[in-house]
Amino acid sequence: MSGAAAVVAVDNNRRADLLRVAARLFRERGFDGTTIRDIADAVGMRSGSPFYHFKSKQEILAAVMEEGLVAGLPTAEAIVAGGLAPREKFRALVRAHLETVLAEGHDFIPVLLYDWRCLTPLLRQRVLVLRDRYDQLWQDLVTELYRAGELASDGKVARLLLMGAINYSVLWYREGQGSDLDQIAQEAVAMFLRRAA
Amino acid sequence: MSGAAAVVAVDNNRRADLLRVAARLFRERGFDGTTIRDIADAVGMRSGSPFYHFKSKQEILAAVMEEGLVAGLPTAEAIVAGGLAPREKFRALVRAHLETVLAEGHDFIPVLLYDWRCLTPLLRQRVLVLRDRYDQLWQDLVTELYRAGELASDGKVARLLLMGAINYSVLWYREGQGSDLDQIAQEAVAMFLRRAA
DNA sequence: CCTACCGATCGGTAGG
DNA sequence: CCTACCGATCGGTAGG
Repeated sequence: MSGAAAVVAVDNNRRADLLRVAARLFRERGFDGTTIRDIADAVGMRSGSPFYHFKSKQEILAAVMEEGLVAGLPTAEAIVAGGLAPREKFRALVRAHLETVLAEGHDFIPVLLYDWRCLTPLLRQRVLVLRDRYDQLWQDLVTELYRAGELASDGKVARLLLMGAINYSVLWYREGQGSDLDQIAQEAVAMFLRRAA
Repeated sequence: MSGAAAVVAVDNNRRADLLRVAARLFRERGFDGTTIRDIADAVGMRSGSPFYHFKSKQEILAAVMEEGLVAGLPTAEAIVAGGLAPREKFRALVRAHLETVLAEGHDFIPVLLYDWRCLTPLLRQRVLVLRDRYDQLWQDLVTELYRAGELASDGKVARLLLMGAINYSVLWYREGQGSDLDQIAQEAVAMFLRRAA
């Protein structure tokens, strides 16, 4: 292994460390409630050092959001493009999404959902490129469900109501208390889909 | 009118001004993204003066939330206790709730929803007394809908999924763009309720 | 990535 | 409710 490759690997690890820790802190305390010093402390750096990896605190926020989208998109795309029946496809997407927003260490998308307003318009536009792809996946599935007679509505509001029901879980779900992810997905399917005649 | 009564009225007005402005700013920028100076400026006070009306910034946050709950509870209670059929009761509660979180100047409950984590545990406990009453109303209606065959699920998760679908609108609804409140309420009824056989 | 630091801003207070 | 202020903290930077 070359020395240069080792250095790059270390750099990537430190950057990844910062993103993971920042995601957790942003989720717990919010973007404005988290300081650069909190983040630096949590990875064992001095307070000025995160700026060696990121130009600004805002850039960390945008990178956290993009990291979450890049990690979540392939799974979601595979489910929607797959050959499952609409009902099973919905269950799988809901289940995968719950994992994305509720599982231990999965703090990236919750930050996107609830600190979106903290992004400057320019960075918002950048993250939107990926976010739009994620939303489009859901929109496509909503249409498929509607055509299959499984959903009462088509359109954007239908998608937003569904995603809201799922995303809101970030504010109430606590691991080990009450329903687990499978049960919540099951219940969403039962509540929102009608059995196709 | 006595002088004392006039002074009290003025005091109440200034306090109410602070709450209304704080609610709007907290909603737009978040609790941690809003400064006491922002709030004071917006009502034409100096930066130290809000502390004549409230002990701390946290107390303003708690008061904003309680104000929203006190304003919203009577309407919601009347709907749930009223004699409408379950389906119409649901439509009316959803419609009223949309008004509570989306109408111009109705910034109090959105702050409760999305800055809950900014409250200290002690104040959280205080606000929870009123919040629990609001949640219980929804829970009662969920049970009524389930028994009437209008809803596929009963229980807490069912309630949270429904409230999530509605509450999430705070993050996407823009007045004058897309569906209006009546249309959104209509669509929620169509999507979540099954026509009782 | 650390040291050492800066200018700006923050929540809150004493005294009137 | 204003004046005048405080100690603490903030995001960010220069130089190494």
